[in-house]
Amino acid sequence: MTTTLRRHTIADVAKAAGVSKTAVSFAFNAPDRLGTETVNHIIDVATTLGYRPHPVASSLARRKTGTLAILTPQPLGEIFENPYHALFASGVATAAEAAGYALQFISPLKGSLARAVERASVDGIIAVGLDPAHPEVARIRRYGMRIVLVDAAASELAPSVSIDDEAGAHAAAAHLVALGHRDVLVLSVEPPAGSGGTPAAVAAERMLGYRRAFDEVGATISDDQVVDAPTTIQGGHEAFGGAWDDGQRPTAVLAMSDATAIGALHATREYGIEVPGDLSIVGFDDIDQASYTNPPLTTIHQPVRRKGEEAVRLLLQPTTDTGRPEHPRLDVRLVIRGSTGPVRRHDRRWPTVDR
Amino acid sequence: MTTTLRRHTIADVAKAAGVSKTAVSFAFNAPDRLGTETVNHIIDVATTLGYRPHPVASSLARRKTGTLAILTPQPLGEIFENPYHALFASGVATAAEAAGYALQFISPLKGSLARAVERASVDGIIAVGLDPAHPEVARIRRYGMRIVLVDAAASELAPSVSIDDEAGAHAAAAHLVALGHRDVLVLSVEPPAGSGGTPAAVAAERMLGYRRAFDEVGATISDDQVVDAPTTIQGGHEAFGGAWDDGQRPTAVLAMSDATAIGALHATREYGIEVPGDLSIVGFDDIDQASYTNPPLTTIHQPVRRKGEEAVRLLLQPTTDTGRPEHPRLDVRLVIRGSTGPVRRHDRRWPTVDR
DNA sequence: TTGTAAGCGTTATCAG
DNA sequence: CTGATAACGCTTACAA
Repeated sequence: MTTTLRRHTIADVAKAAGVSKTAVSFAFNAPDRLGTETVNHIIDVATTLGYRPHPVASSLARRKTGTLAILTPQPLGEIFENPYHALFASGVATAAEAAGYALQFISPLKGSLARAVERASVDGIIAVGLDPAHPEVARIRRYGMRIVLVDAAASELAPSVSIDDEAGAHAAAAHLVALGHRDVLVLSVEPPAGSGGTPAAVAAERMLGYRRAFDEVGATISDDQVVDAPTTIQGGHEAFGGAWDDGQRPTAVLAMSDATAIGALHATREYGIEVPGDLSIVGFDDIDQASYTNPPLTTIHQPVRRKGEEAVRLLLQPTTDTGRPEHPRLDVRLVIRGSTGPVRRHDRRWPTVDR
Repeated sequence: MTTTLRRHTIADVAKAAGVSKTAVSFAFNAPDRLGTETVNHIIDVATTLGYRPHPVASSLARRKTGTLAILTPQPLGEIFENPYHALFASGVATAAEAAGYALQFISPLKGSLARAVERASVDGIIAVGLDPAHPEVARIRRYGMRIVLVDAAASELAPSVSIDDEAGAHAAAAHLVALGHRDVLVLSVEPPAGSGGTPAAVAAERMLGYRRAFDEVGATISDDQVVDAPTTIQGGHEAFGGAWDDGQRPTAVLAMSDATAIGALHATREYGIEVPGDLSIVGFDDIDQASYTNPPLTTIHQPVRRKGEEAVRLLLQPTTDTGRPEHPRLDVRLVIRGSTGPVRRHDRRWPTVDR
């Protein structure tokens, strides 16, 4: 029979050690304010009693939890399995650990982000892919928690950290254009769930960059050359396959994420398409996997881990009462690997698809 | 100038609504005990005031936090970037979300797991790869938190969920043996940091399984055919390369994780080794990436996501006062893909390594 | 159905 | 250097 014995409290320790509660508290949190003797004695008694300061009570009294959170509008299952998010979380976690903070995740609870936010005992929130105008942003601030936005448009409402999406996309497309490609398929990212189809800020920016590169040589990307896909390998696989089956015959693919790019790469095998001989592919993000594909993926590198660290810095830095929220923008760069090459001069005759 | 205005408390709402604190509390937590009228009124007042019940105060009074944690002895950065752990976390997260729990991560704080555990305000902990005899396990229980062990030996000290490592490993090795392989290189996993070289329970079990399969045909695996490697692609790459450079010429590789198997696979390209023509490789875990390699990886599938869900179930289930802690063991199975084949009859003459 | 009052376990203020 | 005592903000018997 397991007797659930009452946890020892600070009072128990105080009594057992023959001191006041205050002394015990000091022994743990401000040992310098006590005699070395007393401290040792108190700690001894505490450990033999198996006592630890109750973290919740402590948080209440201190008015801080020592925890910060990553908030995402998607369910956590999706987040952890997405290499981009994993990389980002890794950066956040490293910086949080270094600063002595615990890390928690917030995602919709029973479908409601609001409910999840309400119940969160954290000092600050790093929101990924949340629009500054989203009602939760205002609520979080009203609740007195700090917030930093990631992969969102810069705004007065909250600090944010992002990358130069337009420039990155432009570099990707310009690389293709320079290789002679004019006929491209864009694998965009799905608009966020509750947005009614409005593309995420990130997707919009990247589209701008792609278009600018084509404009510069008098070429264009028509709307039916742009298809949305879930940011997964499978999503990219199916999106590319769908476009190909519909009769599209691009000479290159511009994917807004490495995951979809890798998916497209796998799809090419099914169709007997050679990369980069028949088709060039360029991704975005430069996740670890990108250098392990066959051929290795040409992509836009962004410092994902550092993005996470930067977000923590912004969240934890003393309030910049200088006025405006900061909006650091990290650099990106084109990484040319094996999945891109010059466009074929003469059309290859593709096997007819039977549908 | 940002005036940090005091958060509204339950008392404010009570006063503004002209009711008692109790009524406000009920309006949020037990609306049935109040008149519909009153509830609506209170909620109205609360929302216009921007009030939410303070989660920490609430936790203190309720004596539960509504949060559970995944604990790992490794730094979080490593965890998130490891596909196996990511998959596991995904399972845990999904189950936790469904049960209305928030998810937090605990990892050594300033090098000390103990410190991190002390500060954790969670109701329960899922510890991955922690030995039942590890002092933290006892401490966690003494603190009154529940705990479930994952990838650890079964013991009286705590419930656990695991897989049949020995059987899985045996299946992997038997597959190779059946293909005629006798000369194998085992890529084991590094012993945990503070263990003084004692292999993790999981590694020991798997080694047993490998050996049994070889024993069955009168073959053996000598100690120098076993090398440790960090559980990463790079780790596998380097471990295989090191062994090859040392002059080992196995016809097959038994890797204790897909990550190291994939690393070995990449290394083969550098050496001009053909898989599976010259060398067979079999992994362990069956992470998503395993089906996307070239050739696709033969491996042991384990239900990683379900392992996470099962851990949550064990953690949250009403105390089974029937006596002993449960130790569910999930099934594994061999998945034959493209990285394994029959052993070559005649030795290929490997190019001499220049070192 | 609603209100009163006693915890929950710390920390922090302010005398001694 | 040490010790009462008042917060911290909510929940929950117990009463009314």
